[in-house]
Amino acid sequence: MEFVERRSGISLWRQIADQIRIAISNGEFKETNMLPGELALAKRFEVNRHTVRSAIASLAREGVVQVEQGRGTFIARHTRLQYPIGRRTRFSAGLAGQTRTLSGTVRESRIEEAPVNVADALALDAGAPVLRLVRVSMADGVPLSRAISWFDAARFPDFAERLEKQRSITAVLKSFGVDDYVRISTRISAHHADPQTLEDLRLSPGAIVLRTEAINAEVDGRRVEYSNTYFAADRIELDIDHGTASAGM
Amino acid sequence: MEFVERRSGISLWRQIADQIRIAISNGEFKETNMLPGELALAKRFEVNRHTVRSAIASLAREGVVQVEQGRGTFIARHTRLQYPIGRRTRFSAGLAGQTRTLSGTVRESRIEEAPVNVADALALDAGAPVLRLVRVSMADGVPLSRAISWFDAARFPDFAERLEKQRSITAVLKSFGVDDYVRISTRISAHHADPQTLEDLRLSPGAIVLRTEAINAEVDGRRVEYSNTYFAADRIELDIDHGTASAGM
DNA sequence: TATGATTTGTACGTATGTATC
DNA sequence: AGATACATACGTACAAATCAT
Repeated sequence: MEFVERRSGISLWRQIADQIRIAISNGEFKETNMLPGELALAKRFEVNRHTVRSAIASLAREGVVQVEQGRGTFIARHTRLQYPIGRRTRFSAGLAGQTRTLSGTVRESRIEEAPVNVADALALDAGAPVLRLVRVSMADGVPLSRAISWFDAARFPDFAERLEKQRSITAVLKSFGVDDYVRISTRISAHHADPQTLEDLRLSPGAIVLRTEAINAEVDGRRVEYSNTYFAADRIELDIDHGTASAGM
Repeated sequence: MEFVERRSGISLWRQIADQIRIAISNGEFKETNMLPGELALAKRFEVNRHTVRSAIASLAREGVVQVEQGRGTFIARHTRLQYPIGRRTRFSAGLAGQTRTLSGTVRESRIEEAPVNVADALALDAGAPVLRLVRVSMADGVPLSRAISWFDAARFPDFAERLEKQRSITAVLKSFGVDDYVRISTRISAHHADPQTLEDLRLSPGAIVLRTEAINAEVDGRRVEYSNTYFAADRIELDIDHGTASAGM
């Protein structure tokens, strides 16, 4: 007996779909790997069976469940990828072993004048030329994240060109003589996805993104990268690395 | 000219409200501290003025904006609280200085048999008696978070009674001889709020919560607390502390 | 003080989507 | 599948409040 709210601007089938999604990710049905019957769900949410059917149909469209006539509704996937965040955060290495394939494509790349927040983060003067890079990552054919990064264009002149030939940001930075860099700041928040992110991550309206706002710097403190990354929240969770028990020794 | 999707299970006014919320938190209107007029917004989202009015009405109910006839619609709050997360995460201390008042109330408190995930986190045997505590925190009269914590009931027998007299978890633990404890693990994810959390945090359906799943332990490694905390995502962001630049020395 | 321009508030009618029975 | 009720969305018109001139 759970609650759905009418006149909330969100249709009942949508609220029920969201709650079933939550229940799945909480592992509620992992013993049988299938949902209860439509009548049982209708009773649980106190709605008509047809409303539950609409909810399940939308989950099936998303690929969260698979419906088989006469047998039941089966859960397709129920675990999130784990993305480790620490002083030594590296995108590909962090997800290694959790996916079969992992790729990244550059969506936009242009030089612009640094807005104040970017200039602050990179310790540049506002208006200084910076490279703005938008990349979308895919794991096993499904979009995972949309990242907007900024780099000092004066220090890394042909960054974009080099990225076409190299595999990763880390490799390109190395070619510029940046042998090592560490995460010095990460802020995490959650939002409804904006329209552009919805499209790039193939999400439907109302979907959630986890946003990380991060600064990477060399060990001497020189700022290297400022990034805003939007992760599809139902596909990933962030695992914070607090360092060793002996306080970083 | 932005996009709203029809027949998506989320009403247009709701999608528009969400997008305006995003725009506000991106600082889009911070020069004037007010929204564009209803007609301008209707043009931007390509909907009727009444649809925009519904969106604004819901934002006004939430306290995000204030409407004044003949003058315009003003933004009430546009910054999120910053909650620092590091090895030494403490709830009250972390938000000190950002709010006028900060309080926490216990919603539930009972002994139960540890489910497997709780037993794992506290390094107990499954089924061992644990204290399950649900607390809701409020900042300046607005709910911030709902936290479910588990403690070893054998080691901390009258924890709940002591908490009624003490101010904080830290104080109660101290009374049990736990002089210090550190965060050894934090996992962060984002979800649609479940019905109970919606109610406790006074959110409307479709609202987002940031979830932190955390383990606190003494410096010798003995587990002290396992917690799942749900933060109202539009009221807070998490600020990860990566330790000192010299790698913890 | 008066007037017009701009902004939000209210009212009516119609069409379509959602949910129940 | 058909009937009913209510929510959502659009269109139009006008009222009320605010502000600049």
